[in-house]
Amino acid sequence: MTERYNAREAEPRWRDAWNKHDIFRTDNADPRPKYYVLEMFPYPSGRIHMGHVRNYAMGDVVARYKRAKGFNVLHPMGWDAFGLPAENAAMANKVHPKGWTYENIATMRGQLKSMGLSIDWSREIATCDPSYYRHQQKLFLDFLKAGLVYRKKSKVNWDPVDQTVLANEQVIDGRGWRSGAEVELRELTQWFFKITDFADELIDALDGLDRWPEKVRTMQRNWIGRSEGMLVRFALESKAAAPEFSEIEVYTTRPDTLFGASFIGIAPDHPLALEAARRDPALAAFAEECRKTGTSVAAIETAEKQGYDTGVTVRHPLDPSRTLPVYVANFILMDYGTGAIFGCPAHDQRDLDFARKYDLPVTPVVLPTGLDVATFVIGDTAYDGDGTLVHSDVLDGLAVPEAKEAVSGRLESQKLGDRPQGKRKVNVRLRDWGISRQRYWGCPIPIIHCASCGPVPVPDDQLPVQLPEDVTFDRPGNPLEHHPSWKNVACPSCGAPARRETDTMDTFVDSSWYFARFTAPDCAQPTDRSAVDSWLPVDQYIGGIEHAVLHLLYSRFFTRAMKATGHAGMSEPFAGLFTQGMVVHETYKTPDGQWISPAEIVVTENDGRRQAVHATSGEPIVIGSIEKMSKSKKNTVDPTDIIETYGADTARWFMLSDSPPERDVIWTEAGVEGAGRFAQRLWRLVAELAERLPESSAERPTSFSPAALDIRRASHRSLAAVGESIEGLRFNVAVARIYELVNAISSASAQVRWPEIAVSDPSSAWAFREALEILVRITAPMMPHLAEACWDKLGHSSLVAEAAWPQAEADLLVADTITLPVQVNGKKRDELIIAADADAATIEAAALGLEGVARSIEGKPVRKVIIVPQRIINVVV
RNA sequence: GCCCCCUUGGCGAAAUUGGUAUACGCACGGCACUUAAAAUGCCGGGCCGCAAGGCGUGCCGGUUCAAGUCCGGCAGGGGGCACCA
Repeated sequence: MTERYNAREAEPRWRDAWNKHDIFRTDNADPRPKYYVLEMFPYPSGRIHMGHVRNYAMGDVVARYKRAKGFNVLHPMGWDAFGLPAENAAMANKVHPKGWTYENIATMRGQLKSMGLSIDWSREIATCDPSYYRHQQKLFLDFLKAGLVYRKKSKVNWDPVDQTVLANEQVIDGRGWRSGAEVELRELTQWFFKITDFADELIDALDGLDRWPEKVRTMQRNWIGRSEGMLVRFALESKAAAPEFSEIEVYTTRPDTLFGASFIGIAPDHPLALEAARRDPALAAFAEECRKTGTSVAAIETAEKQGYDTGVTVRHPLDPSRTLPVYVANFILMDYGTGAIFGCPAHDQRDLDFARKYDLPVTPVVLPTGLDVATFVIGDTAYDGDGTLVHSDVLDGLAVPEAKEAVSGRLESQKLGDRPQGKRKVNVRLRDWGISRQRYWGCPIPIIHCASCGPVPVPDDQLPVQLPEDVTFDRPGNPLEHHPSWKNVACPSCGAPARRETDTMDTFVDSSWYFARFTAPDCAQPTDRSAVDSWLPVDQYIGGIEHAVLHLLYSRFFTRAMKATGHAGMSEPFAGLFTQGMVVHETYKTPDGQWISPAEIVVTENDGRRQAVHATSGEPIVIGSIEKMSKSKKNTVDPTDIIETYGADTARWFMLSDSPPERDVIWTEAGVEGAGRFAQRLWRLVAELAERLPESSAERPTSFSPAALDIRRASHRSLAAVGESIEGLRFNVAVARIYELVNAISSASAQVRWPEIAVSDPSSAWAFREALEILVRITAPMMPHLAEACWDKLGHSSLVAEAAWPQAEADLLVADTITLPVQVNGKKRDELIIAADADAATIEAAALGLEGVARSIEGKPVRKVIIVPQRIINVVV
């Protein structure tokens, strides 16, 4: 009787064996082809959660598989260690952010190690370490030199809870991405990265990222928001209200509808509006009112279109006999286009709403195909579809694209003053990335502000600008502002007393290049060009979808900026991206509505009805919906508890089984237990057969018995299928194929008379051993510790983690006789067992001779027989 | 409002990309082993029907010798963007 596999005792031993031989250390000089697999590094919040287990289990399968396939694999780990939670902890618990962070790192590193990940820990980095962020400061300064960083005063998103500025990407539905607080607009001077310089490239290169999910590419495309249109200048006609202006420039994507224009709309902050407001107190009051309207979703949806007639009029560029009034309107954004539009009410809903309110003309100029000009009228809904131009002078009869072209051409050749009146222009929605954060626990921006020299870069030899450790968190705001001495320094340029920049960088900067730093983590420069150029792009990046337009867009920008400043040679950081699903769990509530943890309750099932009670008090518990694991809903399961109870392999196996990796996986007790049972079953199968099999020294037989061939076909098919599944990141399918192989070996073994088989059919014995070796080898990426124990049991003195992936033998992947389903008129009626290489005529004759086929043909003439080789036969009558 | 994705047994899902629908697992039922339990092993199962057979991948229609897979429409669920001119 084989003893149960004791994961708790065995797993640490195998990890020691890996460590002793240092087998996961990666050498940059290794000549084998490279493979860089990376999972998004964790924020050191305290303890790892199941989402981490899933993420890192997937990455580890790929890393171990690629290693077995002969690649030089880079699989590093680090810590996204700056950020607000450390400061919040400092305030709440009177600890220092640094101490808090490093303690968390120590805990989480231990937890990750207990998972048995094949990580090169010698490359570990923490972004809060000066040895990392000094290079980030260097990059910042090089970007500044290259014109990719600038400083400007602008309206920014202010998070009143976190007391800091947020980038546009970090505002979700008008609320801070972390705090959930409604964001306010404030005017501040901020540092910006010129991500818009790369807007075209960032959008165009998405087409080449064919190993990224289409969904993420679409999201980035929409976020960058490119639109092709034109700038059109309108000459002022009646300009008493704004005498300093002679024209207004608008942006439009519909130059074709220019004849339908009935007003000009400008933003309340448009220079012309500001000028007019100086002369008109009522307009000033109106503009002020517009600014007060919130930017939240609710505010925007309920806000009515409002305008104020400035009294200014402009001349229509294509019809000099017409003038248009200029309105200040609350729905025009100053920071998109030129902050001015021409309103064409018939073909834009917003303009229509506005025109109806202020009684402006509504002239349809695009007629939907099939309708009559005489009867086509616009009611409450603008028409924004295609059609034929009407009421448009020379454009009449043209289709929309032709009309666009005609107007563009004409306005480009028509002069207003000495310049063309119109200009084609591609606009993007993307804004530059504001990175200044008014927080302590982040990378200091290496700038010194001097009264006479302005902002001066910190000289290279003074880097890093280190965070002072003696800071206090007893009042709100940025501790760096309150520090008694840190910010007072001499100007590096003139030596006069000056002041350090006290803002720190957005923590998304830290994660925008860590993947490059991993390639040479000890380099004295930010990157080692030969290392970064040979390792990047990351071959397979794995992480959550929540970073689709945050981290993943910033990193694409950063890589380009690094290329522009000579720190890297490529544009794209991640060649392959995989976004995994979440780990979700049932929620539970006490009768008085309090969330309660699954650890505190017992769930029973009777006749399909599940009931929950409190584990100690026995009071009934309400079973709620299935939600993402979160502390607030208390539906978390601690990975360490699971690893201690079942072992890391079982936790990993369960995370990889059943659910496709891109979908959410439901964590259930029953599921883990099932995974644990499989681990025991695999161990038992290998251990028992290993004892029955003769010594492994036997030579490969020159011929195989039919029984041996059956076993070999099963194992080689599984070998091929598991390899393909892992390559396609279809871990659930790989798991299913392994189950099949275990089932096949078990049932084959049950039909064998042990130990006579070794003598009566040595080729079968050999095939059994081969099958076990394949089984253990293909299971090793998922359950690495157990696989080592099995490998050992099979008599190996080496580690399976270092064993090569076997090559599946092609002739074992095809059978010599096959079973073909035979359909009559598309319905399956019989099966034909026939030689795999039989020719079509033989197959047809044999199929028509089948009893089930003859019965359903009922003597009717056969019209056609379709034979799909190796697949199916369809008889048409 | 615009864009995208998903829908297959009691449940998680698979289906060589147009070729035997439901592999594999979970849960369930039966049996064996056991004093008993646990553990383990074996057997079972889409639905209707005694059977022959019929019907079955959210719903309606189409293309095809053949549709879970392709096309058109609809419903339900999820996600992204959103006063972006």
